[in-house]
Amino acid sequence: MLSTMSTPARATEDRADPTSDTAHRLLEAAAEAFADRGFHATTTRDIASRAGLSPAGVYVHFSSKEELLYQLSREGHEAARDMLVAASAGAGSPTEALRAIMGTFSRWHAEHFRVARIVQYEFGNLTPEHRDAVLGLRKQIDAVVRDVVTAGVATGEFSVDDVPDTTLALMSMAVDVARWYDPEIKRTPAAIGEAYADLGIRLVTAR
Amino acid sequence: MLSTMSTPARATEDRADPTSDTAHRLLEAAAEAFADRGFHATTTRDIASRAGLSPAGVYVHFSSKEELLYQLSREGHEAARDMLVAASAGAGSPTEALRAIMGTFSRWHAEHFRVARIVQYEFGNLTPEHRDAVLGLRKQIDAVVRDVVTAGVATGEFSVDDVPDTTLALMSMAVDVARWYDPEIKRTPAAIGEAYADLGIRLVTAR
DNA sequence: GTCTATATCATGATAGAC
DNA sequence: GTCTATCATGATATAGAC
Repeated sequence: MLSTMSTPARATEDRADPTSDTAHRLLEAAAEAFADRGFHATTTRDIASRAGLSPAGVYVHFSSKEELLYQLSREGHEAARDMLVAASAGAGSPTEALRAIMGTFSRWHAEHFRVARIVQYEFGNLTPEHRDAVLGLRKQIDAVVRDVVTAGVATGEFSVDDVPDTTLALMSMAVDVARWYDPEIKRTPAAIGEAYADLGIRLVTAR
Repeated sequence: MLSTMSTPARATEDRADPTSDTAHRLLEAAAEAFADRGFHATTTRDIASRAGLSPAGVYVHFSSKEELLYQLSREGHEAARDMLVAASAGAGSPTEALRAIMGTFSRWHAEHFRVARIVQYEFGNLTPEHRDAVLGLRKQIDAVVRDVVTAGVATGEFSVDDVPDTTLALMSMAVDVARWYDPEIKRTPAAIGEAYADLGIRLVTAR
């Protein structure tokens, strides 16, 4: 988010870089590598070469391999949370909100399946401090969904046996998209989102 | 399954070992380590010491660390498949079958969450040959569930938008149990199984 | 079948020139 | 800020005694 602005603005370059340049390339390289092979199977040499740097070049921008993981995990969690908050806030009813949440969340897990895998499966490779920070974001994400389910039960739109358990099952469906999604398949992220919005409604509706 | 019988039967020992002895201890040690820390983060030294062996002792029983992973992954997939086949075969209707399948499958992912994590998340660390072998088992597992959903649609008990997509979502809920389950939590595997049997029925039932 | 000892190599990270 | 060179460590796997 905050650009370091260590280089002067380039009038001749019309493509703006979202974060300061090579650091951003390194994050993208690390995201690909971590998602494809896992944190521990990824070497700093691999990350460096994918970003076009020497092995030592990484450490100018990040103090460790775990620091790269943390940045990706934190940004990924924040993006997911912000999307869910927006989806929930823009809805006129719990039913609409749940459809928006499930559609958005599952679509995100398909479109950004690399970051999503890091978010979901590499949590345990963070340092204890970083784990704590991310845990706070996870609680926020859970709360957004749980509040919608609670609201729907209150209005009578939903009927569930247990709110926290149902919330977890809803998130499980969306989260698991990142495990099986493959960009080669025919289903588009948008279609997945629509299907999971329907499935989410079914889960909170007794026949 | 097949005991090597390299040691004579011990009349004084009343506890029978399912597989030949230390090999079994090594598999259990590897299962714990792989599930807790992941395949690549686990060292052969770690596995050996958990099994009470020296680092070299592993290689008498398994030719490589990946061989341990393959044994665990294959046995885990086979166990899951056999359970689903039995659950499906013992049911009198698609509704009963789906309840049995979802209850069994999600309960298994809780009770055996260590093996389940290896099954679900370490697939990519198998050699290409072993991946192919396991892929065959995965297709069998998918077919069991898909057939039940198809049968339920045929009898009119179920109403789904798309059979393969719904099958996948059903499995996602159960599979994801292995990700969040923690033996410390209050919910028992049996309670999880019951809850997910209900949720599975909701997914195939339109209001 | 298990051990001690070790070969061989890759890893994360650093030093210091440019 | 990037490089080349390298350190220190720890990895998988093997050799050979017992």
